[in-house]
Amino acid sequence: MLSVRKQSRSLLSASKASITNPRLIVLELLLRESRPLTIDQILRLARGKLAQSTLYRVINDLKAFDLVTEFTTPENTMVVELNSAQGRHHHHIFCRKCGSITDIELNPQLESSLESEVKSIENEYSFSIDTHSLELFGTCTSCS
Amino acid sequence: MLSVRKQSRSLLSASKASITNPRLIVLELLLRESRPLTIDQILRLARGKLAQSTLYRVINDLKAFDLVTEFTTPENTMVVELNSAQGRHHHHIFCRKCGSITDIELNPQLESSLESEVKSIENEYSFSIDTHSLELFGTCTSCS
DNA sequence: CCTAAATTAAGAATGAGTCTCATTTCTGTA
DNA sequence: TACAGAAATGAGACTCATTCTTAATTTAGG
Repeated sequence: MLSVRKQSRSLLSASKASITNPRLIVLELLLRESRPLTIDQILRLARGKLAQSTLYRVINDLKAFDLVTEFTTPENTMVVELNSAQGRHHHHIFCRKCGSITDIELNPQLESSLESEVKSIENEYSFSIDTHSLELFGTCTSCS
Repeated sequence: MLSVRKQSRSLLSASKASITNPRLIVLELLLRESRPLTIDQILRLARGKLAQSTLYRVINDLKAFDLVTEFTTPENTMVVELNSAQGRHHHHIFCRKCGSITDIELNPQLESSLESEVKSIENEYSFSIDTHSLELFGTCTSCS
């Protein structure tokens, strides 16, 4: 198995992006943790090796290279998630108490009826729709 | 047909809430426009008759009385929507260009399979889920 | 290893939303 | 209708996440 460091390097070079330490740090953390991370979590995990303003910029760069996706929690803080090669379409559950975020996949049948419904909504409401996202809110076991 | 002013008054008194001008202004706007409104839209429509800080507080009050629901756009600005008496469970489409928000209802069959999927996700992921929201993103006709 | 171009770090600036508190408006009672 | 106490308001100070600016550092190609 490739080290996370090497994986991170190849992700960047595959995107023709220059290879810099802050970018590697962020990618390595996301690879190592393999879950969506908030700004705070990344800063804490990076233990001061990363300036906050740099982190925000790096996230935007990585988004532009299509290496990560950004979204926001119900409490409006930014979350970053790696676009892994096998990254399938998925959705999120947010724990209202501890703020943890969990990826979920819908059963494929439901996902495809959802997609055809989206198509018919495009017609009915004259909208051209490019993404949809289903968010679930609740409480995780450790919090309840 | 009741005037929006009278409707607003009875909404407040039915909630045993005191009847004040800022609350009436917000309810009347929501009734008149009958669509979700952002903070900015409300302030603009109120033409300076409403202090910004008051608006935020009034929204929280109306939420507590269960008269409105609050959510946020993809750009993270607050949106308020009236909980009309016949207010059914619904979802939203956001126009990426002009920021307009449109209510949509899923076909009931899909909505109920969605709900049973949510139940099975509760088990699979050991989460207790209290709400779900489906958001669609795209471009409305007038913007494309 | 050198140099131009890209990137970074630190802190200043921005802006949505919250808070404070002196003033105003409500509401129930007389 | 008038009054007193309670509740709500408005203006601006404040917070805090995110963005911007700029000088200094790092990267990448030759």
